[in-house]
Amino acid sequence: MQKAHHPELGEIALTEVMAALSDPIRVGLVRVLADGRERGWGQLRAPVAKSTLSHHLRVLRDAGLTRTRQEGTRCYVTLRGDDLQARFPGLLQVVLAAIEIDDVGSQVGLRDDADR
Amino acid sequence: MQKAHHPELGEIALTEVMAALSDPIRVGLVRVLADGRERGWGQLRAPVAKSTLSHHLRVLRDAGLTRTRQEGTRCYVTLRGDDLQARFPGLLQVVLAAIEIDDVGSQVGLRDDADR
DNA sequence: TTCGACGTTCGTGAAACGTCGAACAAGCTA
DNA sequence: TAGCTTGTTCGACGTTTCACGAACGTCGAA
Repeated sequence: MQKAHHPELGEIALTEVMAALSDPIRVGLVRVLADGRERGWGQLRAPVAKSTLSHHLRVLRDAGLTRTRQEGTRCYVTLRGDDLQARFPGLLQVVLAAIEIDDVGSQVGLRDDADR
Repeated sequence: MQKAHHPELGEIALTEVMAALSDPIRVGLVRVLADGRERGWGQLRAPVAKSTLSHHLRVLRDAGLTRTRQEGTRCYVTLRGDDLQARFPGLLQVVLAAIEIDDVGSQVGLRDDADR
């Protein structure tokens, strides 16, 4: 496949981050990744077609919220927690707390083999 | 004019708040209102037509970010700082800080008579 | 080499968004 | 009353977003 452009730290734009977090599916993905562990594409369970999931993961990546790593034909995704913290201090934590308060994105989860 | 529906505290949805903050003009409006003071419609200066400004103010209101008060034929708008704090603790402060860091919405300002 | 699994990209359509100007409604002011 | 000001609503337009299935490219396994 190819490039998978990730924005630099300084290129992360607030409005794009907000836009990325304005969709329940994407919020759910962030929620699942909140523990900081890297997850394989296949572990993610969301009520959309795989092309749509790919789209959402791209939006998150383009906004700078996640980092995608490729290994063979598989993809692994992580939250860019440290980068986010460096760019917009406190934002991620507060948003994660708000996600729990509002219970958004609960439709997204992990496959049963939630181990590693 | 009419109703101007404001959501209750518990009705404020995270994804809508995020969506409201995904546009530079609206972020600029929030920035201008960040000091907590009530502002008259006429004090706001933004590079869009008045119908567009009206639209943006409605989005902010519908998302629960601002409160609009009518007095005669004029409108006054305030940030719902306390409500936001009660619903999603810390969110507003962190977002306001992020707005400054990214310098979003600087195209929005106040008329020269910034007094009161 | 053939096959299957994996994820991206493409093509498409429906819906939502941002923008504008024009028309409208409601309240002041002359 | 007539006119002005203020802000909302409406319709139109083009862009973007979200969703899907299908096709494609890449890799590991048989």
